[in-house]
Amino acid sequence: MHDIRAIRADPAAFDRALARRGLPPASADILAHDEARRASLAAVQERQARRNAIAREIGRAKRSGADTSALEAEALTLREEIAALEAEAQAAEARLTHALERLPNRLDPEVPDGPDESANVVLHVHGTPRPAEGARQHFEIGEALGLMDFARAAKLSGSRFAVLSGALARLERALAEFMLERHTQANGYTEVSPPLLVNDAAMYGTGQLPKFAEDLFRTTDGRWLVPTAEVPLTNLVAGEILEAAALPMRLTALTPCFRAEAGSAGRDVRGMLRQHQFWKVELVSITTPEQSEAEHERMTRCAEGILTELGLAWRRVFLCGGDTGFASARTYDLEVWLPGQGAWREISSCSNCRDFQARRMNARYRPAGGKGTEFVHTLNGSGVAVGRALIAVLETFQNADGSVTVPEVLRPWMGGAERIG
RNA sequence: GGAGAGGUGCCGGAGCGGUCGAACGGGUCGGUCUCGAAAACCGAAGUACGGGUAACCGUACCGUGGGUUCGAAUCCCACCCUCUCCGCCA
Repeated sequence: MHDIRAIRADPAAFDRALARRGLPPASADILAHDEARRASLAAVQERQARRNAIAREIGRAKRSGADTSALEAEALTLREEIAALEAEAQAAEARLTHALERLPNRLDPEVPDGPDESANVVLHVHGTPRPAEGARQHFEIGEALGLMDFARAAKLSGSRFAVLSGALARLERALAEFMLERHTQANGYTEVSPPLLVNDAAMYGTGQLPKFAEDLFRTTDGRWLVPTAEVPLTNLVAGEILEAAALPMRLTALTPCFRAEAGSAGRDVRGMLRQHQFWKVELVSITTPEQSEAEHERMTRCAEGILTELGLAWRRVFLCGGDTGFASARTYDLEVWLPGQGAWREISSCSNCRDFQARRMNARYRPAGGKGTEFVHTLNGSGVAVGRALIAVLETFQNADGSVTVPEVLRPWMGGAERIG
């Protein structure tokens, strides 16, 4: 959500920021609603003050037995005026909110310009990509091992699901535990086991609603399946006023993620790269505005560390304006090299949302020594997507005989096994 | 799911429909006292919106949303949540 005061102060800057997202100017419309709202609000408050004064006077008069009929008559007309003006104010406020809540966050000035992913900027490459020649794709490897089954998954659930069994099921769990271990023991994150079904308010807070409902699964009782643990973790502080000493808060969670994948029909249909359900270890930080930029770098490095330790080739990509997500001001994607596919594919996305989500969910803190409250900054990043890590491990460490070498860091969770198959 | 009780400020806990943004107690912060501390005493302190350069003024907020009333923390309705008992259940 945007700060209406900032828009008032510099509408042109606001429109320029929208243009970087490829969106038309909106400030004129917004400011018109804002002015209408403030005008009726002032009128309402003026009459409320008068009404309160009259009510007090009637109270006094009644006790002294005086006649109050004239006062009551005036109050009655005031009541009608207030009701009408209040309706106006609410309508204007609703129009204002409707306009504001659909606009994406302002981009950091450093975000590269560009309409889509083709304009993203590669900042850093780590490791040597294994040549694609002769490399098989993860589903070929998994199916040949008899440990990855899409036909049976389709029988149970339809397309975009997978069944893993035996060593692959264990590998998936090993990856997740390895990640959690690093983030909780080395990186200072607190593990959380959150609800996976959340209400409208939570989805609104992180920005999935109202615009992106079609990407979500909804339960019959009106709740939503979380598309990422970012939603429950970030909303943990919704509506709260935190002490500055409590910041930064660093939270991590291993959860399934559910995504409807509407609009991606036909994309990545083979294998388990794009599923309706996948596991992910998420990182969320709640910080002060002063801390958030450094925290963003720190978080990204925590995610990178996982890929490095696994021995995967990865690169950090600075998303351009057109590719940066709705709630984010600045996003780094981590892409892992998939030899089987011969392509870099997203495995993590680390975003600094600044105060955008905090405003939506009204999450604040008390600055040390200062007065009043400020909105916190929220950040989230995958640390990392477990399913895609599994794919990368299979494709990177596949052997000519069809087996897969288990990365050393995972062996403690694999009963010491050095290879699968 | 059924029956009952309840949701008030940082916490506990009052609150005949009018003088309640809210008694009282605790905690917190500042001060007095003290070599220092404790105790005691005095004082301060909610959040948001609107107006104003500012001091400040106004409005709203006692789970949420409606309603009754000249006036609602207080009355009525719906919903949400918590607790107790019963049923069901991993």
